Amino acid sequence: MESSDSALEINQAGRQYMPQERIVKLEDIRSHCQKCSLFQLCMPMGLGEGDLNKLDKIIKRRRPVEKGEYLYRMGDPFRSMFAVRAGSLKTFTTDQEGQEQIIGFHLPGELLGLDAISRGVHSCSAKALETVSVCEIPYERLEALSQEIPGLSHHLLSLMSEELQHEHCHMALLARAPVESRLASFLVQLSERFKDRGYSATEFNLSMSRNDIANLLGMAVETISRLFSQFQEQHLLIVERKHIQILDLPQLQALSNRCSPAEEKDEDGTSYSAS
Amino acid sequence: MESSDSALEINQAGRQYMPQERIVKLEDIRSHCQKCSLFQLCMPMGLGEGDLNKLDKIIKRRRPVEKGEYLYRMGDPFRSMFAVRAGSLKTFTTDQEGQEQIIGFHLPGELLGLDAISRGVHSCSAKALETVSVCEIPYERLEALSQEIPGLSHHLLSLMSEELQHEHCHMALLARAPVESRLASFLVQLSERFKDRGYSATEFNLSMSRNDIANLLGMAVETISRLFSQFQEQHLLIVERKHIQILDLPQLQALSNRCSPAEEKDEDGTSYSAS
DNA sequence: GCTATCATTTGATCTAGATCAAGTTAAGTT
DNA sequence: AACTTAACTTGATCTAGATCAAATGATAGC
Repeated sequence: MESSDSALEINQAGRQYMPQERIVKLEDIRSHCQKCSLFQLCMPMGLGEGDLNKLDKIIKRRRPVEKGEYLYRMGDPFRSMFAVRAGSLKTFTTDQEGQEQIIGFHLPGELLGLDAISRGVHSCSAKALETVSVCEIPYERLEALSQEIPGLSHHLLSLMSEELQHEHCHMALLARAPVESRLASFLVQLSERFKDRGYSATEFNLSMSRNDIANLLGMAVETISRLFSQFQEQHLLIVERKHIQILDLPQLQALSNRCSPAEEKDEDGTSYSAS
Repeated sequence: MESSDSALEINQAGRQYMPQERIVKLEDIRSHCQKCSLFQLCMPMGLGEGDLNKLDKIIKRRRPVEKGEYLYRMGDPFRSMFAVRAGSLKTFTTDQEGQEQIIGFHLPGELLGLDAISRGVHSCSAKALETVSVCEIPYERLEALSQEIPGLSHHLLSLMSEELQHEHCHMALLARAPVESRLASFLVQLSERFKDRGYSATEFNLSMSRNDIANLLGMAVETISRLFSQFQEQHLLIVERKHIQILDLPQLQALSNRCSPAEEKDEDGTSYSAS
């Protein structure tokens, strides 16, 4: 068994940035972003050296957010966006009855907080699922910078557009899919995200509780439990507490029956590449 | 009974812009946006005369889209955004089995297509629920323009951010709310949107079918039907086919038990005003 | 106006998944 | 190590809402 949550693979990612290792030479500090292995995920826009430095200058480092602590709360004034460097978080809204609805889980390289722009107030809360290290990006300065760096505001729009698309899929899942498809879809997506980050697509640890998964997928905890057992019986995966090993990814993908475009058969494909 | 769909209030809005009335003097054409009653909804950013003209120049008029026709289809290359001028549309994704999942309905003054930015391809289809008139805004030119008009790209981000927030609410609805709350919420939102457009908040026509409503809310058509009957019996509203008259909006609001912020009790309120 | 087709309503059943109720395991805590 | 507490699993029931099946009302084409 793992010694603790900090053994999660997603935590190992940003270790080079953990505070105790921040005693480095000034020149190194200046190019934080440049050296960040996650940079291609959070700002993949082909910036020149100069632009990179400008961006780097406005980014604030922060002390890590401990498990269970909030990065921000629904209703807090919106000042900054955040990029996850290590660890993971959940974002959720809370209704009048205090019921929380989880919006999503967030892994290293992902940007948080864009949904707060229109109201100037965070519209959901972000809570650490394990110790989390983030870059803070003051929104005012980012917006100013986007006047200087062409492509930056397009990138932000593009990020939000992706988020929108993802939520459309999630809506379809909640509205129509049977429970097996929902969990399968959740696992397949996680798998893809880990893969994108250079980790195993078939073996990982869940940083969120069964309760959180159930909440995200609009079902009861008991159902999640039963499904994990069922999937295991069907030899789709092996689950032991937080640890997941996927045995039959194709079958899970088939189950997840994704709502995404029925992908037209036009093979030029170019239009599908990231902008 | 109304004579036809074209009697829908939302259609009456843009009548001054219908093609047969476009034989106007050149000076008038130049300030289309300026005269558009919906401008405050689609671009509420306090533009100067000059900026307004720049914006106006890139906007293309289009022949109306007839009921049942597509404005764009999932997978189409993304070239333009669209602003609804009159009529209404639905947007939806289609999964491998050809099942459609409705993302939303769109009324005059609303912008469509922003979710296509990241992939350069429309991620959902937009189909007219009745005869629809739109402004087409070529995205490339809009993006170029946003270099010249400060605030434009912020406005776009803000729009997407709103969309994101709305979808968070919708997710909570789909994941947790009982069917009565879902329909109540849908009606309350529609009511608010009509009100924002200067129409009655308590009496309107639905341009979408029961099937479409059911699909959006993740339930069966029969359930929608039963709920309308039930609401009528409870004297919450009077429904006759497409026509809705809301009798007890507060009660519907109570039912809809919105997922939105548990609105902290800080009465300065300023932070909640639109940016 | 007449007929075919489609949308809507209403009623009768059926079931997927929730809820309720114990256990079990894990991970702290003293 | 013994005790708490919380997370998870498993089984038994129950129910909200789906599905099935007509009947009815509207709309469109002829």
